[in-house]
Order: sequence, then structure tokens, then C-alpha cells
Amino acid sequence: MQNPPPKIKDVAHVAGVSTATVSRALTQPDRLSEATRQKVFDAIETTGYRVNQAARNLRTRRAGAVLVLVPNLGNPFFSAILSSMNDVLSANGYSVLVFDSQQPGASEQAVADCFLNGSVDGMITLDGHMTSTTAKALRNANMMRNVVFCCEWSDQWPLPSIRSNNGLGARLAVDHLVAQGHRKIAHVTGPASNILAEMRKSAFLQRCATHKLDVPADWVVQGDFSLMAGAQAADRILALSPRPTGVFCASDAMALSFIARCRQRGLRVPDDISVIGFDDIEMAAYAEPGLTTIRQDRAGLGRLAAQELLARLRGEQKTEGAYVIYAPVALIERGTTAAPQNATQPGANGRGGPEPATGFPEPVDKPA
Amino acid sequence: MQNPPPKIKDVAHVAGVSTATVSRALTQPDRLSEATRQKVFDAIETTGYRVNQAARNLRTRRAGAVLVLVPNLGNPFFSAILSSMNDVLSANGYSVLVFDSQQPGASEQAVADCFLNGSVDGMITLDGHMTSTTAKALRNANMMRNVVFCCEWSDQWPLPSIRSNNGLGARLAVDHLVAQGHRKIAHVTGPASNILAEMRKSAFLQRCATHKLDVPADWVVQGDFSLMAGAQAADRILALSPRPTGVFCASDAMALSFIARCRQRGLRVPDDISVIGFDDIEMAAYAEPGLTTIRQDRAGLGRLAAQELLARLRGEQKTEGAYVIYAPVALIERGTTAAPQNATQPGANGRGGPEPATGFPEPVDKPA
DNA sequence: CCACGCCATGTAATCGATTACATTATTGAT
DNA sequence: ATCAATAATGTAATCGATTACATGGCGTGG
Repeated sequence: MQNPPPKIKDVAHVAGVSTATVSRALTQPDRLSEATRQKVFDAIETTGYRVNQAARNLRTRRAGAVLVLVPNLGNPFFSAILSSMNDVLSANGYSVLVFDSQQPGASEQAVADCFLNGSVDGMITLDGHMTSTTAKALRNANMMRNVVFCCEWSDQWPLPSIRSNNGLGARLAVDHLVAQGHRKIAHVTGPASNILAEMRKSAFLQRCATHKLDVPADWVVQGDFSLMAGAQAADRILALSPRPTGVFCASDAMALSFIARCRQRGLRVPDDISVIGFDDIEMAAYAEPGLTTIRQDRAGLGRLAAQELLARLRGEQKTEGAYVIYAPVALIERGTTAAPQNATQPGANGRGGPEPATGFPEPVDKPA
Repeated sequence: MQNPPPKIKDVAHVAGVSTATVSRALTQPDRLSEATRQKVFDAIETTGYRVNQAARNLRTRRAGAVLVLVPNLGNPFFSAILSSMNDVLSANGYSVLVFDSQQPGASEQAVADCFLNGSVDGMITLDGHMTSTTAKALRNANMMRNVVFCCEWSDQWPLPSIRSNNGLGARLAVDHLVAQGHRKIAHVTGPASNILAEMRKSAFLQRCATHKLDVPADWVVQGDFSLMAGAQAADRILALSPRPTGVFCASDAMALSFIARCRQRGLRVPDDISVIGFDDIEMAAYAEPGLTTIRQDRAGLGRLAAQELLARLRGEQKTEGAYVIYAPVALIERGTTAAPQNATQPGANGRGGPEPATGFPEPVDKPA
């Protein structure tokens, strides 16, 4: 078995047929008679033959691989998504090539090259920013149709986008806090210019408006989804006066570090301040108290995106132009949200005496 | 640009040279005269030529890709490692193909096929269990030399292994607890038959013996690195009598959920029980209190493994057979470990009165 | 019995690069 | 000035599959 691996010619020889027949046995078995097909399969078995992918790829002009572009591979939020993508793609005979879009090096050109030199058939991008280098490469390689957005997206390109219903998620978060009696709600956003961050923020603001809540500008603090951002946001928000009683964080990572920082500064969650996150990462369920959050179906996002790409690779281009497929979101109520103290027992805030007058009316305006 | 992409022949024509010359300009520029080289590069520029990887791979019998085999892609512990591997591999012209070794489907055969059909040049495996299918494929493809273990490993194969010094890590953990006065230390292990779990556990037991600590069998509870396992372990350990005052968890995930569960049951960490983890995942620094843990250099592990594989792919097979490269570990002292209450102020345990007599001698035996 | 078409299979061109070998130009030593 | 060695480049074979086209056998309708 140390000798050169068997080629299609060897199989043909053993089976007593032509190379064309062997190739057909591999790619279109129905076109062969039962007898020859069996002969060929036997020969494949005895020789231990495996098709040479490079040769096949060269001839068929396919790569059998797709690229998954991840912004910051180190972010664990993506691992579940990557995992489910991998499941469905590899089950369909595609290899998964992973790239990190935020890698300092020449990664931008590397992505472009993947398409230009034909080493991938398509791409799922978790990064909503598509660089012009990439876009040009896609055009040149005529591969624009083989791209789908997942999680993040850009309206600039006529591509399908698999995403969570971020607006609904934000509304659920606000509604939940309001239902518990909160009227002073702050928001910690994702990174500036990130489409997810924008969606969640604008839906947050709109929903607050619907509930007739006033949201001063400095109650919306800029974050970036990261643990560090959550801690920093806590410092800013706890310094506010009047202090918000509820906080909607655009990611669970920020919510968890926000809570940790609150504790560190002597506040109790949810007693002194309620916090709700977004994502429902695994840790959310195992924190103490459990993190109330908006669940994203990460496995579903990955699966749907992979299936969508597969459909396109098969040529079933369902719809022209951009379209959206939503993955469900859901409120997961755990222990970090509760009625604000001054709502249930006004002035009972053990620390620092009664809340200063806020100047905001506090009508009871619970939505359905 | 919608027409068939330029081939080497087109470039040759534009540059007024032969295809061989163009090819040489690409692969061994030094062998050309300055003038022709420039002509060729100009022609490449004007035509927008990119080499076709499939054709190159077919001819050179290389794939330009390596496979990274991850046990459970969904586990965020691996993302930082994957990220740094990706950095160095893609900087060296290799694509990274990701597989999940615990995926239910025919992934085992899929990995084997990757080698047999020549679609990868080598592999880094984070999974210490190499299946016989995989091993046979590696032998047949004569690729056994192009494999390196990272994090986990198996002594069964003569391959390099990049790993943390798990034994040292466990000793640091024990020493730290002992230095704070703990004499009753429990351990939550990784999954059965996992080599990391075994290393940490045996080093833990040995070190405890060195310190003359008694470790009853039921103080070593079986976990599996996961959040759920940590919570379950907490239930078991808190039910112990006498109750351990310090716990060494074989992963940060388990440590964090262990702590959360302790809290949930009314115990304070570190006041009532000290907990030390292993890994130093990002969350460890942002928990409250910060998780004392043994840091693994995840980025370093990935980088070293990638570099080692690259060296092998270049044919610089430094050493015959198996050898080990250690990535450093370090004790990161944060807030979840402290002197046990009954050590500093015996009997002062606010909850449930004085600790019952343990039956264990408590000599003062602090190591250096 | 013939002609037509279909089915199973074979022959050979092809995908697009690399590279062994051949050829020509150049250099340097004697 | 001559010849060997070396450098620069070209010609064509090659990597290992797929597939267009060709071929021969067989069934069927007239």
C-alpha cells in the first residue's frame, strides 16, 4: 500500500472495462447495467481506489468546498453556528473552509483569491461588511449568486440573508422589562456601524417610544458585544442619575460582564437593577442567577444558511435578488430581571435612601 | 470580465513568452531574467490572471490545505486555538479545513477520504482519539508524518504533540490551595478516558499525596469539562461530609457553573468554598469574583501546532517519532480562592455552626 | 427483414497548470 | 578564438479525472 495510489485506469483494468465506465459508475451509476456497475464497484473495493479530488475539480470546474467567513473566529458566539453549518455542508459533500475576516494580514485578498482561483464554490459570510475587493472578486468569478449572509448582512448586495428577528428580539426585551414595571431602561449597544447593533438599538428606541418611555441619550451606551464592553458600560450606567432600573444589553457577553461589574460595585441583580441579554449563549443558563435573555437559534441559523447556500449551488435559485429568512427568537426568562424596587416598594432601596425624584411620569402602561 | 477567466496561456501570449516561463515566474521567479520576469508580471496584471488551484494541485500533488479536527466545534474553548492556527496557516498559503470529530454522521470516513483523495496535505487534531479508520487512511496515503496533536494526544502514534503542561497546571492549582491553608481538596475531572482529564487528575492526586492530604475516592467526581457537569459536581460535592474547602475543576466551564450552583445553594465563594479552574477562558476574568485558574496559552498552542505542521510539510522533519512541545501554563490568581474559614478562624463558619470534626490531621505543611 | 433509435460502453479530447528535456544564448577559462 | 559550463527560455508530456462523440448490439414497428 506504499505504492502510488490506484487511479481510475487501474480500476478499469481490474474490472475489465474502460475508464469512462468507471467514471460513470462513480458519478451516474444509473447509466450502467447492473452487471458492469457491480464489476466496477468490486474493482474499486479490491484496489482501494479513491477519486483524486484535484483531477475531478479541474475537469468539473467545481471545488467541493465552501468558505465560511467569520468576523473574529475567537468569539465563541460563532462556534455553535459554525458547527451546525459544518454538519449540513459536510453531509452534502462539501468541505468547509474557515476564514477570519478580522485577521490583520492580507485576509481580504485571500478571500478574493479563493474565488478567483476556484478553490471554493460559494461562501457564507457572518460578516455584514463585504469589502470591495471581495465583491469585485465575486463578480469576476461570477460567484455573486453563491453567497449568503448569516446573522449579519448588508443591504447593498442582492443576496439572501439568514438572520434572527433582531427587531422582535429587542421588542421582547423592552416589553419584558416594562411588564415588570420598569420605566427607566438603558441599552448597551453592539459596535458602531454594525447592522445588528443598529437593528437592536433602533427597535429598542422605538419600542420605548411606544411605551412612552423617555430614553435620554446617555442611557444608550456604546458597546461592542464583548465582555470588556459590558463591564465598561456598567461603570457608565451606574454613574447615571437617575439610575436606570433595567438594562437591555445587545449581547449576553456584555450582559454577564455588566452584571459581574454591578456586583463588584455592591449592587444586586435583579434586586437593584435588572439586566437582560441577547443570544442565549450556553453560559447564560449556568450563571447565577440565570441570565434572562433573548434566545437566538444559533444552530438553526447555521443550518438554514448552509441549506440556502446548498440550494444555490445546486442551481435552485429560488428567488431573485435579496430576501430574508428569519430564524426565531424567544424571550428566555431567568433570574436577572425582576420588578424594580421602587415600583413594588417605592423608596425601599436599601442603599442610599429613596431614589431621587426622576421627573418622569410613571404611568402604568403594560402592553399585552 | 464575464468571459472565461484568463489562463496561463493567455498571459504567455500577452507577455510574448511561453507558458513555461509564466509558470516559472510564478513559482521560481529567480530563475528568470529581470526583464522577462517584469514582462510576465505586467501581463499577469493586465489580464487579471489567477492560477487555477485545481490544476496546480493536480500537477504538484499538493492540496494547499490542512485539516483541523476539532472534538465538538460548538465548544468555545477551541475558538481561540482555531483562530491562531488559522492565522499562521493562512499566512503560509494553506487553507484551513475544519471537521468536527464528534459529529454523528460519517465524519470518520470523511476525514479518511480527505487524505485518500488528496484534498489535504496534513492535519492538526485536537482530538486525542485517532480512530483506526483515520490511521489506516493516513498510512495508505503516506501521510502519517503530516499530523500533529494539539492539546490532546495519544501515545499510540509516533507524532509530535503540542500541549500545555497539564501536570504542572494541576500542581500549581493544588499548591495554591494548600498555600492558602486548604487541606480538604476535591477535584472535578474531565471526561473518562480523556487524556487531559487523566493527566490533571493523576497530577492532582500525586500532588495531594506530596502534601500528605487525604483524598477520599468520592472527592474526585467525574465531569466532562462542560457547564452542566460543573453544576452536577457541585451537587455531589456540597453533599459531602466533611465538606471539602477547596475544589480544583479541570475546566473553567465547570468551575464557573460549579460556583453558580454553590451560590444558588446559599454558599459563598470563596468564603465558604474556594474554587480554582483550568483554561483561563475570557469569561474567567469577567466573572464576579474573578475566577482563579490555570491559564493555558490557547493562542500559543494553536500557533505552535500550526508551525510544527508547517515545518513537517516543508520536509523539515526535525525529530523522529513522538516528541512533545509544551506551551506554558500559569496560575492566575483572582477572587474565587481564599483561606478556608476554619483555618484562619476555626469554628467561625457562620452557617451551620462549627465544622464537624474531620478526622484528618491538619498539620501546617505549606510548601515553598 | 430492414431501418431506426436507444442503451451500454469505448476512444480520445479536455480541464490548466508544472516540469523534464531540448534548445539557444551567454559567460569565462585557457 | 574555442570550448565547456551555465543561464534563459521553449516544446511537449504529464497529473487523473470527466465527457463529447463514436460504436456496436438489441428491440421494435412496419
